[in-house]
Amino acid sequence: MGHTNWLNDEEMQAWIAFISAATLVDRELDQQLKEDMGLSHLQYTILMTLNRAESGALRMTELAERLINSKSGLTYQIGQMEKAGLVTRRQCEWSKSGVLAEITDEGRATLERAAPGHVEAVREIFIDVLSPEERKAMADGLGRVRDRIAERKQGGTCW
Amino acid sequence: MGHTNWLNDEEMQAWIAFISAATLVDRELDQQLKEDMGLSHLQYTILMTLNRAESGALRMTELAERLINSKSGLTYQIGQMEKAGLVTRRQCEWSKSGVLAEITDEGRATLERAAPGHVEAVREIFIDVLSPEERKAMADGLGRVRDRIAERKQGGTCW
DNA sequence: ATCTCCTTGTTCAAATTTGAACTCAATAGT
DNA sequence: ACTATTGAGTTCAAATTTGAACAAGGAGAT
Repeated sequence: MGHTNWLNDEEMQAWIAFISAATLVDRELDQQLKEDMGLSHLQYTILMTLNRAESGALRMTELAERLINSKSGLTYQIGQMEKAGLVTRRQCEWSKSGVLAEITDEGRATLERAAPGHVEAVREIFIDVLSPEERKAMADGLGRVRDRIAERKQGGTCW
Repeated sequence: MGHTNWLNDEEMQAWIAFISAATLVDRELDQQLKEDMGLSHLQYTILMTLNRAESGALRMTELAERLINSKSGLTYQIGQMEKAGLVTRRQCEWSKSGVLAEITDEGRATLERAAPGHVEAVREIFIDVLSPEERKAMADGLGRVRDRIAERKQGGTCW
């Protein structure tokens, strides 16, 4: 346990770029969606995720895990979106304690209207700014970063 | 203005990996710091930023910009940290309307105690998971992503 | 000096997020 | 069947974040 093993320049640049790009990108998309359609990035992602799921519905926990969101946070957001008519709550067929969040027709319509602008923004601030090689590095490297953290979450017995 | 120009698989993987890694990494560091030292990632970053600045002080606006945080959010956080004795507010010498946030000795001490664990965590979940080439791609590519967004902010005349 | 206009930082209410406590259903053990 | 554990969602209070409105200080023009 010597002293802090500080990041060197090369490492620091990668780290700082990652952290600040992440913050800026998220903020940017949030604004774009909010101005365009009055949706938060989280709400857009919820709609997208539900829309892709077969039958357009997912259990709350499943949804929370995919979105990397706390359970209570999801309860709140689904509540908001239900008020807005974008999703409905439905009881899970095979489990009385389960709840399904389901996208509504209005939800799908909203998503369709929001998608073009959103995807365009994603291209403009992220995809198009990167070379194919860099995109591959993102997919591979950051995919590994994500999986590593996700694993240790359930692994439980860390340390 | 045809229909949505969806991301293809290659693009989607890079995008998803980026977004989810960013969320997970931030969450992870926040937890690590909170458990270890009772600091949020934001608070750690504030201390770090002030510590590096000459004289250990920065103006509120300057600090907010570097941290990519809203002004009011920073006012709040500096308030919290002032209560905790980690920073002080001081009037800017050459401008009566300016306020300097300055790190205290206790702040520096806290930072020193927090740094080893934090840096270790950063290495473990990010740096060490990437190859040197991937880190270069992060620094270059994401650096460009960051700069682009930062530019358009002040550029004002987008489009 | 006076009148604007821009910048600083704060305040305030509202929206969101978090984590712990809680309810009720599902499951395992006896 | 009976009890203890675990799992799913919600509720609640507290912490944080956001954006708009605001007070005050500079800076420039007249």
